[in-house]
Amino acid sequence: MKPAPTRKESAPQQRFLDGAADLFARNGYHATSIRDIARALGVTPGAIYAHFPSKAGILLAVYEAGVARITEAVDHVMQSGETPWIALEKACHRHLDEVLADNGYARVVVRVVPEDVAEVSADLARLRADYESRFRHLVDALDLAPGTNRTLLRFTLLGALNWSQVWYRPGLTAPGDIAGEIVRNLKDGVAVKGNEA
Amino acid sequence: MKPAPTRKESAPQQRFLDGAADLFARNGYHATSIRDIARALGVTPGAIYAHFPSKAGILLAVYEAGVARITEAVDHVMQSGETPWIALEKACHRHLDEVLADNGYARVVVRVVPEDVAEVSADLARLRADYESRFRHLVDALDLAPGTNRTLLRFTLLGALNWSQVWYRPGLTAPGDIAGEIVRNLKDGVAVKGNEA
DNA sequence: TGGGAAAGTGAACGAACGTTCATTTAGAGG
DNA sequence: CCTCTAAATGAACGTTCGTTCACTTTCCCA
Repeated sequence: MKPAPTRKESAPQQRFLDGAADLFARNGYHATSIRDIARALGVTPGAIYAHFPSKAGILLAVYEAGVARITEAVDHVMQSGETPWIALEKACHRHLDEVLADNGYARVVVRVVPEDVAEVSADLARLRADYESRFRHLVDALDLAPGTNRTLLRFTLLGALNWSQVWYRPGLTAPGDIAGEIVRNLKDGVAVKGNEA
Repeated sequence: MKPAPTRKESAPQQRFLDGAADLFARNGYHATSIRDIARALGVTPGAIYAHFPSKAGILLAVYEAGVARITEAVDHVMQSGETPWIALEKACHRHLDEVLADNGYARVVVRVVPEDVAEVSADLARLRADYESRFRHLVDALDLAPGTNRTLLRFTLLGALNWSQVWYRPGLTAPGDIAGEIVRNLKDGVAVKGNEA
């Protein structure tokens, strides 16, 4: 049988993960100490080690949850049978919603690059590749002008979307509108139309 | 008279800055210790404090040098009287050359966000704004389709360019070609042409 | 030849780091 | 009621951190 999540309804481990994700997202991995996380949760540092094996282990758990959130949101769009451009736009919309969300999970995935934490860098890289592969498929399905470098297009898109974490402040344009305009700009171009080819 | 940089020809302070820039770029600010920097230079930690007031002071000096490099390269393009689109493309080319250069200066500017280091965050933010203002002017000079959000276009461009630091590996397409294609994609769009407006 | 500033040493400081562990707390089930 | 277990404590460990400082080395210039 399973360990049975009775007691309340689910492990308090979730609360620890939420707090760690928030701090990792706001201050970065190396600038966040175990004591910082414990303090934010009103708990002593030792309590954390009842649920996680190490600081890097916490990051890995946050990363897994973050990638799960993003891929889940994007996958939901991909199997809805839209046209390639509509699918891409909706996926970017969802991606940006996650990256700019209050909770830190997706923000950590964007902010902490795998090489930053040697102990789990291979795992983090695998998780990243997992979620970026969705965008590879989305871009591959597009009907593009001949000679377009699809790999570069994918990186352009991800870069433009993820960079929003640096400048975006709540109250500005909604994430969905931003994603839509980025995709539209890349699809149709921003130059004045009329006198070309 | 000036303090006269006799002795050799220039301060060894430069060597310290180079080493610090390299480590900050590769490992990040918080993951780099003063002892790491000293070891990379074959020197004891104390030696560093003969030239810099603190670890944050080193970062600030690296940041200043990094922003100086980028702005210098971009400014050189801006006063050459090209058409707005050519000017933007050349500026992006130079920007990417710096961001992907072997030396760590520009990489630090892209990687370390001002809020990461509270003691100098105001200075770092000012330096960043300084260099981003060049791109504001470059984008403002463009002839764009009506309704285009120029601020978002600027962030899209900077995000796409700066994200290259995450995925670029030497030996792939040259930085200049990457910058050129990113700008062209945003200018003309990547969709197949023919059946619109 | 000798004085002096710049450059670097090496040891030490207090603080903060990740982590461990014997012990206490608290709630659910037989 | 009493036990069993998960959860958390709180003190401690060894290490590393940023930083200081009295002292030595180096070498230009008068």
